[in-house]
Amino acid sequence: MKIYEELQARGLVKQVTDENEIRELVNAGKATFYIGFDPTADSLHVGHFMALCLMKRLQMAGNRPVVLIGGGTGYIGDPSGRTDMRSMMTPETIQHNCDCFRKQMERFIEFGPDKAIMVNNADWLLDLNYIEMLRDVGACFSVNKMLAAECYKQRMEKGLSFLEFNYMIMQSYDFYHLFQNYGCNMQFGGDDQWSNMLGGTELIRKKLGKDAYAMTITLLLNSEGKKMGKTASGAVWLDPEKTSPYDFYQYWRNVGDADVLKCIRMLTFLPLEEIDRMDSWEGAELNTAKEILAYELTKLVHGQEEADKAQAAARAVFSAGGNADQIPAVELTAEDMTDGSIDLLTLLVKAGLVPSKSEARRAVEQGGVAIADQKVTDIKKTLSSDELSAGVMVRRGKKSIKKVIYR
RNA sequence: GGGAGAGUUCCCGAGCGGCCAAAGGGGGCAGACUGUAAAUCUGUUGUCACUGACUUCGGUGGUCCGAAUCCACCCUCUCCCA
Repeated sequence: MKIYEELQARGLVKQVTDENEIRELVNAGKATFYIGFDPTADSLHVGHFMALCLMKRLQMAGNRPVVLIGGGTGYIGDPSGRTDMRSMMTPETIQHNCDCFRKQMERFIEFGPDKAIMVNNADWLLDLNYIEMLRDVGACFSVNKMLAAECYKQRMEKGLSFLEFNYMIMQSYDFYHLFQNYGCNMQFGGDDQWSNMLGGTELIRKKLGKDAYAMTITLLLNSEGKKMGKTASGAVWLDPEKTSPYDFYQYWRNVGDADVLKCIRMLTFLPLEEIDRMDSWEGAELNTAKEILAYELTKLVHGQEEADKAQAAARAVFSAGGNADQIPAVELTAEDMTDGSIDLLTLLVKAGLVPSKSEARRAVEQGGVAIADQKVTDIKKTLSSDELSAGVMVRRGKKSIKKVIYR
């Protein structure tokens, strides 16, 4: 099976400008393609992960990836799919974020001569001259047409600033620039980028009379139609400092039944035949699929060792016989103790199991806290440093557990 | 530039000068049921020294015994006219 067919089989292909041309180009390994990343945070998150996987797959098939960091467009902010205006970032923040992105990407994609390259659109966008730009590029865009684009339509209700309105033009210009300077003939992106991407292919056609292609990948939505990779406390990050490998593992371990296979198909590198076999799994059997999904993704992002640890910890928490050593530990010192002991509520807060003492109180009152598998209902309970010196398992709810040790 | 209106807790959205830590919904958390799923039911959802105190209703001042609620100014946003 060739790469294009594989992408289709994995359900990644959403929209294409010219299916036959793209199939031929990609399957022959002749594409130089780019994907843009907006440096809006200092770490990539799960949403970016799909794009990284796609790049890797295409690179393995002989195509050449161009990672475009939106250092320049970051000054503007993409209005697509947003209902509010993105806050503007300082040049320092943008630069910092770009650096962080690069570090994380190097784990996935091979950079180097004839391999992948990374470019920053600040390098060409920031020097543009307004009048020249209007003459050169502005003439090629029809406002009527732009306003008809889906991504702007929503914003027409709420208000769209001229600044944001220009995002499509910037992105189109990027493609045009990459086409000319790097021979970049394809652009990939999320489904929400479609109109911006078309802007680029049209600009190239109008300016140069040549064809360039664009393809969008299906955004990973859960069965409720929400973007995946978001939790109540924010995005699921690839940076282990921001989302621990264990939490990362747990995120995937807990996806809904309806979404497991889709995720495995779209995100892992498991052979399709293997995935097809899982297709027939039902009910509790899907639990195994979730474990596979969580393990595979954790391995991809954090490496085998971390994946093993996360899995061992998860098994220890949820089923007997796992390796309890891998459960995240919290160390307390003499400073945390009062008269050689610590009260339960403070302990829960210090262990990071609850954000405040009020919540700690509630959790205990509602029977959600257990120490060493014994449910605790007394909010006045204290634990002495002796009791804690050997390490005690403190559980809050079903899914949060920490080992607390006094040192 | 002229006119009208809006800003409430994680989100949406009620809110009579005291009975407002603020209805209702969503979301979150906990419990029951389960498969670390979904659905359902129950409880809970500002903080702390938790039968009490403290800090919240865009911002700053003011009126009042008392302000989310009234007044002034400011900021932000939306709508109509230009």
